Amino acid sequence: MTGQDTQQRFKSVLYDALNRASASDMRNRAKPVHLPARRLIFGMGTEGDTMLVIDTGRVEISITAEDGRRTILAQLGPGEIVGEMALLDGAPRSADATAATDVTGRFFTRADIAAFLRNDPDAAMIVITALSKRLRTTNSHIVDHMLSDGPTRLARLLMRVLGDWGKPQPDGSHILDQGFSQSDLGDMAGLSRETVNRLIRKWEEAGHLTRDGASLVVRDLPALVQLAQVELNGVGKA
Amino acid sequence: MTGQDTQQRFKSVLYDALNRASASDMRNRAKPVHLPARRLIFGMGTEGDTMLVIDTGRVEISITAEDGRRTILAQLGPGEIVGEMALLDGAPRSADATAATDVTGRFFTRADIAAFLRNDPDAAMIVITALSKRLRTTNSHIVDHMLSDGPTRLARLLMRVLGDWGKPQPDGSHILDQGFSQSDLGDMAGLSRETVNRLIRKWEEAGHLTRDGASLVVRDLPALVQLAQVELNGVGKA
DNA sequence: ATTGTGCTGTGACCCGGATCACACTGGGGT
DNA sequence: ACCCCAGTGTGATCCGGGTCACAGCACAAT
Repeated sequence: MTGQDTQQRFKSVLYDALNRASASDMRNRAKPVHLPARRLIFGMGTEGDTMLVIDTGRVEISITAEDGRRTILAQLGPGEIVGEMALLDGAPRSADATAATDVTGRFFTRADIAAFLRNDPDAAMIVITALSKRLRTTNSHIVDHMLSDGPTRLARLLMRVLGDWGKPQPDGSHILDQGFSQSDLGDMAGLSRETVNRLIRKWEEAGHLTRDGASLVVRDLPALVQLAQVELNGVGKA
Repeated sequence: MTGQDTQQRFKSVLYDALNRASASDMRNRAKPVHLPARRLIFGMGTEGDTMLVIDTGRVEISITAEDGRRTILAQLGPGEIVGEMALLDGAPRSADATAATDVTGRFFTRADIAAFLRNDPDAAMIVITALSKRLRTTNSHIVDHMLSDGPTRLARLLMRVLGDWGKPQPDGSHILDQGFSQSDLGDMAGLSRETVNRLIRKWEEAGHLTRDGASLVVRDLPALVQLAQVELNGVGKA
């Protein structure tokens, strides 16, 4: 819960700021783009001083080791920003960014952002707040991995993904139809595909969720919350 | 390597900025403090809008689960900043901060920092860059944990710790005498105390390092670098 | 001298989850 | 209609490293 609404606020606040900026000369600078699904946006280790603001679609941030094992660090959606780190600190790209679906968005360069920061007095504080929040969620991921077991991590991941991409239904269930494969979920949660499979099947048995083709329907959110042992990352405890 | 010099630069750039600021009215605002070893500086979940700039000593950032299992997120030293996240984004403390040794430093409040950002035109960009770098190292930790095994993680940890607190000797060895216990190392690397012990003993057998009481002397750094499989997190490879 | 208290050293055992090796399914492409 | 390929489903096996249960060992406090 904490994770997801942090994420939520991050999205909107920076998005709004950039839209506000767009009212000025930002719009002319921004270069609109359309990226087909599976296209590599930038690769780890390369230089680059651009960032992408996503309008539609989904972008995946990942790192792949030589042996093929892979970690998905984030799945970013509309209103979110891709590649701002290299832009901000000038270091090489620290991960790969790939279009997970067709993506439309706008590219900004370092010069654009410098102008943005100069023109808007609140801009810097907005960026700082956003980065700070992101750092916070990133830290919580580390703790997750160190202190939680597989099922817990997967349950948490599902809740997070659900918060970002799920479609709440009138009957209280949540539909996830963004085409996340079990391998994807595994790469996000730090589990093997097989383990993800077994866990999901088990939860299906237990009636917490059902599936329909590629989409996944969470029917008993409270049960998942339970499995995610929310007490740990939460703030509300001595 | 990447990790440690990033850290290094982070320290200095923000430190310098604050010292520069001190030249103006910051110095009067800053409240100097002395904290005895083992003192809790702030606890996870509490509210707070202050941050501490360390002048001397070492501060440990950690999270402890209900069951007592613990993760050390960072060990911060002179020139580094503690608790800036809560200050910057207003959310509750996301971890515990404890004085690992006697610590002297200066406390700043949100109002101080707001003034700092207003007075110094470059300040915002400095903070942004610093946060960005920190985000980068944090991300690399996640990947470490997901893709590397125990020995590799410990070797990397040692290199990082050595870079931050080690004392290079004329003969090329590096002394680490900051009183890190094997449990501490374990909590940092995500390993049990026992495993850390066995690994260190093995490396001692192998002649990569020796120990003298509480301090640890790395004699064959290249060997450690080897064990750390630096290729992974490095940038310099296709 | 004696009893802590915290760190280190080591064996025995166990278990979560990775890995391997399959079979099965359902679209797309040609 | 066919193959292909990406994803899914499941058992068998293996192993890194956690946990448990000790035994030393140094140094502080009384």
